[in-house]
Amino acid sequence: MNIGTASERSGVPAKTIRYYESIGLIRPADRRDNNYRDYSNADIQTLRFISRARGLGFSVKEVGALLALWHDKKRASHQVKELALRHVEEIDRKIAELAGMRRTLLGLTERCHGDDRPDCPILDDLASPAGRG
Amino acid sequence: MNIGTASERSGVPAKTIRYYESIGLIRPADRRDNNYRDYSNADIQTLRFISRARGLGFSVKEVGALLALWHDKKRASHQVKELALRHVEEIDRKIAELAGMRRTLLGLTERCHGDDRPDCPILDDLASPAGRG
DNA sequence: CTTGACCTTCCTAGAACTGGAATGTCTATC
DNA sequence: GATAGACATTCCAGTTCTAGGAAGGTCAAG
Repeated sequence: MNIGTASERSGVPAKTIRYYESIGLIRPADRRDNNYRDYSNADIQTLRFISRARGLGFSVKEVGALLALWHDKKRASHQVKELALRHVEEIDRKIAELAGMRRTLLGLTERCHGDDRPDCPILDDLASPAGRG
Repeated sequence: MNIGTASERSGVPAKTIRYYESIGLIRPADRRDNNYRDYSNADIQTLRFISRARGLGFSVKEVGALLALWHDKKRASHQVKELALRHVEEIDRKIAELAGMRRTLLGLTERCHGDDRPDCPILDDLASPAGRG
């Protein structure tokens, strides 16, 4: 099938499919006589796999590793689990970072009356922050 | 003072200071006879302001807006507050997204025994996901 | 005078795409 | 057979926020 159909069925934009091919995440698609890429149902499965893994926040590089494990029918499940758990830790770090920002920022906005007066603790604090608390 | 000293005192890498200048976030530094950039204490204040705002997750563009508000002594505090609250919402969206990933991923890892056997629900689910629940 | 630390500019890369230009191909219709 | 429109191809540039490095100018110390 053409790339447009493959895109539709996998949910991965045609542009992105070509990009994945260009960086070697997926292997070069077969070509027809007209030089159009030709995809099989198995290719769609792979694209869906990639799409889901990306949706869980794995980097393209990590997805490459997951694909390799997926294709290796003899891999040990702990290899996959370790990759996944490391990724959970990464997510936890990001959440913690965002939560910290949120806390600080919300603290500042609560002290800002938010009316027509120019006085603003948010800017004041960015200019020279008060200690924690 | 030289850019190295400015960098040290503001916590912003010299490279980054030049970049901020190049994109117009800060105005071009004064130059000395030797063409070296020359910074004042006020410049350091500005760089610190930027650094803190970036640390709270504001984009460079948003920081530009904050700087403009900061320099405008007659701004209304609600302008700042709105910007900040919109940013909090953005942070909330990101946290929610990450939390969703975390939940899904942790659910999968819990079902994966993580030993030497090849059987792995994580890969199975990426290949074709079970319904929610 | 040389060494080393600093500064300058300009180019490149990374992450993961997205958009667009210029061009070729297929399909359907008149 | 000409033409229109939807598809496909390649290649180049842009996005965000820097970091790294090359090639070369400047400065202070010994």
